[in-house]
Amino acid sequence: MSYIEDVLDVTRLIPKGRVTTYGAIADFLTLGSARMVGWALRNADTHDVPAHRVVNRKGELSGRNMFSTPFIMQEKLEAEKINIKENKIINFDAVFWHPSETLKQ
DNA sequence: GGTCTGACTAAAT
DNA sequence: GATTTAGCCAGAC
Repeated sequence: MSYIEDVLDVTRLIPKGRVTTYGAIADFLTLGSARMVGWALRNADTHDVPAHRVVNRKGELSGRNMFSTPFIMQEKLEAEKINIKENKIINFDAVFWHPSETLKQ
């Protein structure tokens, strides 16, 4: 079980209509760095993971460029009632989700 | 095996 | 308050 799978596993647990950040996942898994999360999520497409629900700490869709098209990420989020403006999540604080909120570690 | 890079972040300028 | 620096650590070369 690599840390990559840990990251992907937590990402799968993100509730529909909610998002989380690289830092939150890194903090929950004590990876040591949010960069590890971003790096791990590169492999999301080969692991059937909703990577579009993971954004940076400002609520920006920083990873949109890694999808087939930069618009996929935004459209997927909007389909979950998450409003996007200029690649940033509106009302980010309201939809933010931290792993401990559900996992209660 | 040293260096560079990266879907990041917090702290220091 | 915008920009830069430093820490993070696993791959690619």
